[in-house]
Amino acid sequence: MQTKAVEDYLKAIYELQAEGGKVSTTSLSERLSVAPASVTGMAKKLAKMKLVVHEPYQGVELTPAGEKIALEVIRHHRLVESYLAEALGVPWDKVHEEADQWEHVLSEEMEDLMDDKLGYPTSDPHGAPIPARDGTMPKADLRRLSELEAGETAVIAEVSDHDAELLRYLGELGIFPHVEVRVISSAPFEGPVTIRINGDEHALGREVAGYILVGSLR
Amino acid sequence: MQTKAVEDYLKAIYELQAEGGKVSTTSLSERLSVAPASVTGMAKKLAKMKLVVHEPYQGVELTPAGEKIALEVIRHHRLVESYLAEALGVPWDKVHEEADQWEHVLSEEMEDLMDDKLGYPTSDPHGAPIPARDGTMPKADLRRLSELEAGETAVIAEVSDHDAELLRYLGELGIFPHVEVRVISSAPFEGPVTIRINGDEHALGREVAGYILVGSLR
DNA sequence: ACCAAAAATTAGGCTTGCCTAAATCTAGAA
DNA sequence: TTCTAGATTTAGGCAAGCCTAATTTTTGGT
Ligand SMILES: [Mn+2]
Ligand SMILES: [Mn+2]
Ligand SMILES: [Mn+2]
Ligand SMILES: [Mn+2]
Repeated sequence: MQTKAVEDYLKAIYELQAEGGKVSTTSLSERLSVAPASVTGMAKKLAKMKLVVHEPYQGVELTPAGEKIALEVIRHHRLVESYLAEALGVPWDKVHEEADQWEHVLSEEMEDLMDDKLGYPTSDPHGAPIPARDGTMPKADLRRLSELEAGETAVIAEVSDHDAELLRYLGELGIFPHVEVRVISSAPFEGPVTIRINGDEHALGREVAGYILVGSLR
Repeated sequence: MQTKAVEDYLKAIYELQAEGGKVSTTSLSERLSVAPASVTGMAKKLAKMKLVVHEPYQGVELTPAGEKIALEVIRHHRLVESYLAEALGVPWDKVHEEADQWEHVLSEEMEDLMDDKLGYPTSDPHGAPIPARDGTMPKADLRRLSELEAGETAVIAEVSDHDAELLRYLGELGIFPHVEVRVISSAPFEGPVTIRINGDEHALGREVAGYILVGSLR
């Protein structure tokens, strides 16, 4: 059994890797709110444990063993988020913080019981895919809402859960997974994206729109 | 926010205190599976934090502040046990181990949600009282089953949850809180206690009978 | 009252993870 | 190609908790 710190590092490395290749010391340092020197220390330790490959000055990359653990932690996290939302009615902007703690103490038995109770969900309340029990991660083909052209219609697939306040705001606008959106206009020079959702129009900042992933209709 | 270790020590001190006055270094050392020297170290630390009074060579005693924290942890533990049993169908011999981990990560919000969902229970699956939100611990007047005379009838109130195997055994016999028992005979010289429960008779070792607390009928 | 065994504390160390400050490496601009 | 700013690592430390071995205190039996 790994420590909470090891699990958090592996999870962060997995997520950063998914957002683009090699993972730098700085990016991990920021993600985990820890000094860069601390990251170097842990990188060496994880390398010795064969959970990452650490090329000094060049970043880290998960080994298959490291990825396996990362996916287990992420599965715990997202199942817990789903369970809290579904069974206890916790609003979607509060589940992440709680799951960040529970993910480390959830036993495999409780994991299975929650999974059963929920009917084997494949995505969490923010639309993020839940890794399967065998460690398979469903991979969807999604675009950022910020990249759509005016006139395009799509379905919200996933919303970044890193910022609770943002989730609360988007929730008020009715921006949830499975909801249909139409881009009315997309201003140039990194300007706002105007969307129509549930019959209402809203203008979103370009950055915010980038946190929303969408899939094709149907 | 206290560390997990501090919470575990305070909880253990509370429980040992409830079983009889001053708490020795050795008793804590055994309860927590930690070397006596480690207990002394923590005792000094807790004393500095004003959570216990530590009289060197004489043991420790909770201060009101320490007791408050202990009761919060115990409330978390017992609510989680109740929730797991009720909502996820976890058998009573498995809930304790899980709750021992969850108790440290449960937020006050989740505590309240579970409490609501359960309908404000006053005792856990083993019959142990759940401290109220205000820190009040219901105190019942109970006797050990091992102390009853032949011919007496009583109601099971509480079963020690320290040994999962024992719980499984007692469960098979139908020994649960709220069930009626009658003592058929109580052998002398620390001999077995024979009881009738649900129409069946069973002989229990004296020590086992001591782990079962009973209350008066009605 | 004494003395030995048991209980508790002190002394010294170890691991995990974190930090700051100093050194070193890398990469992009000139 | 050089140089410097930024990224990274190294060096040295600290706090929490745990351990074993040595020492001190308490206590119960004689
Ligand atoms: Mn975490
Ligand atoms: Mn999520
Ligand atoms: Mn615990
Ligand atoms: Mn219990």
